[in-house]
Amino acid sequence: MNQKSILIVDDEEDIRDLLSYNLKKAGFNVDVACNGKDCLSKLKSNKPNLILLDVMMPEMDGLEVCEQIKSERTNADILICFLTARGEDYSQIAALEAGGDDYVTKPIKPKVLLSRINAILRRTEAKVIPPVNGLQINYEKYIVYNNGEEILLPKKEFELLSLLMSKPEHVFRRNEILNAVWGTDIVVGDRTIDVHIRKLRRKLGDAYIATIKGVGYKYNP
Amino acid sequence: MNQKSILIVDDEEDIRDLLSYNLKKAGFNVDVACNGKDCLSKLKSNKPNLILLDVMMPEMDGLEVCEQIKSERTNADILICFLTARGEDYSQIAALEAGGDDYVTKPIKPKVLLSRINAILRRTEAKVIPPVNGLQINYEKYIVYNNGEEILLPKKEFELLSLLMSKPEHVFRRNEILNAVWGTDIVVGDRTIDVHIRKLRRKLGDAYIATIKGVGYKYNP
DNA sequence: ATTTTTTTTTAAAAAATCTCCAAAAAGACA
DNA sequence: TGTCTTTTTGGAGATTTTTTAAAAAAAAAT
Repeated sequence: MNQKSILIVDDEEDIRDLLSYNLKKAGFNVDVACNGKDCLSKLKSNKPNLILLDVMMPEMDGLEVCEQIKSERTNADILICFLTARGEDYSQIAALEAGGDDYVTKPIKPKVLLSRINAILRRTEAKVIPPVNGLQINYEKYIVYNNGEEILLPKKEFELLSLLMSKPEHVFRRNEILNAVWGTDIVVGDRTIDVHIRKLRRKLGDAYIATIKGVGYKYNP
Repeated sequence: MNQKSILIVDDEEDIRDLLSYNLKKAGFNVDVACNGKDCLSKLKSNKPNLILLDVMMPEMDGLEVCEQIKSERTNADILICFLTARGEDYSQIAALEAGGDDYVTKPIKPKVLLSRINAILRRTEAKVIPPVNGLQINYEKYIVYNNGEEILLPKKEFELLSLLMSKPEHVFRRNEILNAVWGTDIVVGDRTIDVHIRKLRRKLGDAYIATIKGVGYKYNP
């Protein structure tokens, strides 16, 4: 079992220490930050599995920090759990709207916090299961599942497939595809699309992508 | 746009109120029930488009309610979205097996819930489209439906049919057709149109396209 | 009723477009 | 730098679509 990492963000040293102590004892990999700025800069070098984020902090409050974090696509899979003072219940709603995954009210009871954290982490582990049947695309992980089987695609193929799958059954004409995947200012030969389509068909089977001769391609679920 | 109706089933009043408030604000027609029995009885008089169903409820839990609902043939088109408490991930699987269409974990984030609901409703709306009787053309998918049957046409035939169908009963003279489908600067022989018409008639039946001798063709619905 | 014109129907040629292959070019990584 | 992967290219072959040509049928005109 690989160790989960948690980043604690709180302006009060007492709380940081308390949480840090308990979480380390529970086997987590712990890092701390004392304000929003600090938190954001730490994220650049190291992405934790979960962030414990105090709502009430000077300068930048927790909600703002959360929004900044979530605005980065690469941070989409970081879980955020707010620490809120009791009574300020309006903030609970606001906090969750800001993209948080859970919240714990202060004063914090280590036991409660731990079970809460485990619940959150477990939930995301459960989320990994979903691949059902048919084709499923996971933009975050850059992976495609074909009947549950993981398939790794190189960039261009992945983007091409993403495009087609973004509108099932919709016929994308070659031009649209070129613009969307290659961009407007890059010129590539005529065979390029075909070859990528062929590679996709090789890897996924012929059933998913249909060609409309003289027009383009489309994805059938 | 007709208003979609949603039935909220939860034993906690707070949650009923929260959801009710948000969904009404979003333009839905909302009704509430506080337990499974209540829910089932409300269904008899009024079928909503979607039911938000709490899993954890005293007496009859959500899964059981769901099964009862789905056991009625007439309820097959009601969508069910479960509300589950975080962590009880086993229930997620069970919930979907019981015939649910989706689930949302508590605590509920109104924004997330809304986008989820919209996604579910949209999914089924797409399903409702399947063409009725007569001829129907779908430019996006590049497909023609003849009494619901999908028919794939090659480019020129598709464009020719599109043209004719764009003005039912209007007689397009051969020149118009040539200009619209082939363009002004391409010259093709006189028989070309006829042959395409014939192919269309073969695939769709003779009833739809009438010829006006010496003038052109027209489409009759 | 016969001729003329126009359309339908077939079959086959021609053209267009895609698939497939193999290899070159470009890019990533150590 | 050299190796490995990804991306792009160009051409041969295959397939499909489009067009042509010619005969048969239908409608209109004389």
